[in-house]
Amino acid sequence: MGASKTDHFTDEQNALAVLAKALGHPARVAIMDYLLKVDTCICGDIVNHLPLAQATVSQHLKELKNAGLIKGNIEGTAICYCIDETALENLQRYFASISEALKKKRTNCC
Amino acid sequence: MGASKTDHFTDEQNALAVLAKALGHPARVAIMDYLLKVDTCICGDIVNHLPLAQATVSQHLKELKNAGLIKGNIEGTAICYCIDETALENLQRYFASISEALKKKRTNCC
DNA sequence: TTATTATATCGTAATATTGCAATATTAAAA
DNA sequence: TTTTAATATTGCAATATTACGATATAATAA
Repeated sequence: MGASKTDHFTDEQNALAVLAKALGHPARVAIMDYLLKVDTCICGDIVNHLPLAQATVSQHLKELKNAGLIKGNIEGTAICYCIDETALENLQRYFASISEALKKKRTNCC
Repeated sequence: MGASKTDHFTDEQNALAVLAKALGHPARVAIMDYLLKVDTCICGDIVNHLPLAQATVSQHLKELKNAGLIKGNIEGTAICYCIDETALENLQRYFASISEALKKKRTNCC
């Protein structure tokens, strides 16, 4: 087959996988970095900023949006994309809690 | 084509994408969760714990290892896998710094 | 209305991922 | 040495991702 059986995992596991997968491509990480750096969350500039065709960037933006990492607002002809803070807070909390758990552990068998 | 042009992005962006991609599958998130929960980082238990064939789990473990998220030690016939704390600290730092940056921003145009 | 501009979608080719059965490997146990 | 147990690798089918040119859409400008 080759399809992943998402129904065998917990909602939390699936949710994290969705976010991580969306960040699992350097172009999408670059888009996030760019949105974070730019003051006005300008839009089509992203295309000029990346070494990819407009169609490809649009596709990456769509995936980030589907994953909930960014949101977009229509502004005339342009569209204003920016980071969805909720998703990033979730990621931050997840890794913070893992780091906490690791510090408490110290089983250190490897 | 379809190949990603990793050379067009920064080392940091590529490094994060590698880690995120490895976590971009619920089975691999479940493996991480399991390794975190279990005291002794026992090994083939992972196979019993997941709804996937042994070969598939082995493949997922390989990917987590290649990404640097886990390490493995040979222990007789078995292999002891456990979380690589360095990678998780990097992830934690990355998302913590993004959250910080977002708090300072408050441009809130979307 | 007719450009023009910004973005999205479609179609398609190349490649990567996922999953598993079968088989190989490797180390301890008999 | 032979068996057994644990894990890895191979081969392969199904599916997903990535990328881009071409085209569609939608809103402003002329």
